[in-house]
Amino acid sequence: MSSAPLNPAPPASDFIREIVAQDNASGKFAGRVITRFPPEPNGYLHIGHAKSICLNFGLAQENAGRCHLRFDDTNPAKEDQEYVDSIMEDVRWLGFDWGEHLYYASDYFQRLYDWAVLLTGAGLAYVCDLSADQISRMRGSLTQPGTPSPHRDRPVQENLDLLERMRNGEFPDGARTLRAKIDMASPNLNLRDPVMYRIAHAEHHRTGSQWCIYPMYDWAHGQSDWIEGVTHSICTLEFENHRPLYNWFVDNIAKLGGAPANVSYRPQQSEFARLNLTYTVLSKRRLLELVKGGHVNGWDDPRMPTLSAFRRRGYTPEAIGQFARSVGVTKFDSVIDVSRLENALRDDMNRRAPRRMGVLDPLKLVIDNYPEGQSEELDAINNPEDPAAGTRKIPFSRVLYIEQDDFREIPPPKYHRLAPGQEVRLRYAFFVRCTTIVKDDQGVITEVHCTYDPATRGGDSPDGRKVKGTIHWVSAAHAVQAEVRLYDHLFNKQDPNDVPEGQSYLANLNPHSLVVAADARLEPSLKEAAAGERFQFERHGYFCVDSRDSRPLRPVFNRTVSLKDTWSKMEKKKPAS
RNA sequence: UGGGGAUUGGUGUAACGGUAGCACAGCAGACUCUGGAUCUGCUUGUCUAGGUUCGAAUCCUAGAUCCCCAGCCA
Repeated sequence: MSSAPLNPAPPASDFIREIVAQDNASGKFAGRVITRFPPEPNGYLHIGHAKSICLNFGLAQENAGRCHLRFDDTNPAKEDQEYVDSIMEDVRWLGFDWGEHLYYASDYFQRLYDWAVLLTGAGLAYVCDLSADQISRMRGSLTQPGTPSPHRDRPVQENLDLLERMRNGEFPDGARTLRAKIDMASPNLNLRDPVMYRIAHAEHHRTGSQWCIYPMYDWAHGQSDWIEGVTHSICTLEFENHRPLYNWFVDNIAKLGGAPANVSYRPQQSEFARLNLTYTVLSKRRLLELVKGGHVNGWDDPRMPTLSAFRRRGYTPEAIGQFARSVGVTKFDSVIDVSRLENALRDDMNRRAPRRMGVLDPLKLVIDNYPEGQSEELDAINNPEDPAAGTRKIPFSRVLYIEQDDFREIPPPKYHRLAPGQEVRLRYAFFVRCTTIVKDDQGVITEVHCTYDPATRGGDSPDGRKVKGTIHWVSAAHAVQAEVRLYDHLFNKQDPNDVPEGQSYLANLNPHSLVVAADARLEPSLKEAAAGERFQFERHGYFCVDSRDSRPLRPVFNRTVSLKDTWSKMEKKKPAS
């Protein structure tokens, strides 16, 4: 593939970049810009994460700062090393580098515990013996204040003792929690004595059995940012209500003299709207269901919106980055049309992808006046958008394959392709005129016969004769046989979650999201295409060699995205009679 | 219902008291050895009602609608 440089899109400004610029101007963080991307390793990264990754790493790059990769691994029940590995691979694939700044919330377990002791000793946290169910019932409602736990005023010494025993494993899962003592009547439910620690005798993928109490996300997140000196802590809208809690934790720890050394400021959280895409689900829970339920073939099934799936399908990181930048950053909960993403890929690939000819649904074309047993080589341009990509030779002979779609016995109006008596150009080859057709017993066309004009070699007519259509072809004897997988949206509704009461979003699964062209014939140069290599099949779309199922000399291609097809659009609108 | 956010064409996004712009989608046309690419042109918008102002998408007041929060998930 040629390496035509992409114009790096000028990073459009947005409200977060404005905040950073203001902070730089005011000296709020002494000119520092430290961000972080904080995934929980409990699933694969998807296109929505790409938006966050591009924002956080982009901000750091633009401001000569840095961006940390931190795994928020506070819940051992859901997390796994497999996810850690995939997340690092995906972030790198997008082109970002966290350098030495790889962190884990689990690295901070001891410090968090020490801080918990500090707050407890100051009477700002207590051990609560209530069950999850009781806590829930006593939290109150949106309009009713909560009722205090009977253990809320437990003496400090007793709390300290109980906390230590929790940590030492003296109590079973769920028996006790450590809670922050804030305000059971707060209109912000997050401030109604939130749980800081729960007991879970679970094996953690990094700390093993070292701990049997695990910090809640809310108790870990703000301090993790603080410890790392994060200046701008960027997250999604649903955490807006949590900001006062993070600030409460950090401020009180600071007041008690517990601030980390060398950190003189508190991270400032800003919230933006997460990405939503039409015809796509992006919740981790849903994606897990699709995988576990066998609705797709794994996390990297090319129909999935995960980054690993986009990679396998043939998306370039540049296209995804361009898309992520183009959607902007706002607080408005919007839904982006997937065509924007597809468009970003087309844009990128149009400049870079070598062109090839491939017949997905073959129909035999016999050139009656071309000598049997003869063949010749013709020149084809590799990429009309990139002269440096040069040309290649393609073999031509008497028997070819063309696309079923490119022949009609009875052509509809404005059909520019092959039909009885019609003349078309075979791309980079000759003009041919259809003379006769051969049908089998069922009346199915098995062969199309034509004559060619030797004077039009290369595709130009010396007499200036014009032809309406140009179709692609491959030489039957030289073609490589391949499987080509044609992907479409996984769901057939713009909003997959739009289902009648009681029905599952799975009812909106598109049964035609994968159509296999099992007997495609491709030009011979594709025989040795390497896994992951990308091409444009002329008049079809962009394709990528599948890295999982391809075999030597028997490649499998994934269609990344089709070319814009105005003819099929016309036909759909006004079905030909 | 308490609290926190939000609202600009079909979908997104800009305009920071001074001509409502851009992208995608749609429509029409030009060009073309990919019905691709490219290039033209067109349609469609400031949630509502009041107010301030020479002038309001922007400021004020009231209302409407949508999203988030009652996990020992993140």
